Amino acid sequence: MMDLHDLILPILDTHSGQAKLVQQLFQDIFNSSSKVISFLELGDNSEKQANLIKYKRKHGKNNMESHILEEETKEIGNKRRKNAEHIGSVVTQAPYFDGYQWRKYGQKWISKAKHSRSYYRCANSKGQGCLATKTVQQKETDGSGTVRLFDVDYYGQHICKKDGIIHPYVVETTCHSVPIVNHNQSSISTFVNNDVHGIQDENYENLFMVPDMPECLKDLTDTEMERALELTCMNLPLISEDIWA
DNA sequence: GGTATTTGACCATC
DNA sequence: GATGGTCAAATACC
Repeated sequence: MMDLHDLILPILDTHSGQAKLVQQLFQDIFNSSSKVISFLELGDNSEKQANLIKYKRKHGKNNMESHILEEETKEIGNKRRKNAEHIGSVVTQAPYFDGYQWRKYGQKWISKAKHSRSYYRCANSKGQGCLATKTVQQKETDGSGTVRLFDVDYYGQHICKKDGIIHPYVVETTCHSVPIVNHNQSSISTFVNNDVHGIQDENYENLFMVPDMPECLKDLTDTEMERALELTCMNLPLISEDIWA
């Protein structure tokens, strides 16, 4: 914005009303941006601060430190999960293909949810002691039923050795501390060679089928599909790259 | 027979 | 007591 400001202002007549208007608009933009940035950096602590002020008035300054400690302890105590921190959430069409191998260790029907929630831990949990887990739950659709979306929550950092994480069909993400790699930047051969075990739940059939996949590809066997993808990697014009979008 | 998944039980938290 | 996360025996698959 500063660069744009420096480019535009010299062009205008400094004594004209237009220049003053542009100057004012830039000032407004700068002010708004500063507010947004500081809000994002500090978070909205207004409620917490208001509670602390109330407590200070009621109990005096000397008891403030113990009160703050108590409040922080409460927040930590709210964590229901025993082991790991929440790493991030992803909404995706392919919840099982994220570049890691997972082993299912539980499934539950969650109250008020149409679909069950599945619990996975990293397949390297035994071999390498990796404590990463994730939960997968199908989102409730709008009724059209054309695209199935899944909420995937990740807990705990991977400490096992593995190539970069890939999220090929991510629709939206929140609070990610792990980088999301644009699937266009990852090779399709990586896509094929990731040995993600199959899912037995009937709800997950056709999980890796792209909604608008060309008819000519839908009847291919796994081996034929893999061959087709290999040919694509060799730059043969069999499959257009954009079908994976 | 080895490995992965399913599922009821158990436990922690609310 | 309800809910959600994990465990572990039973089962299925290769």
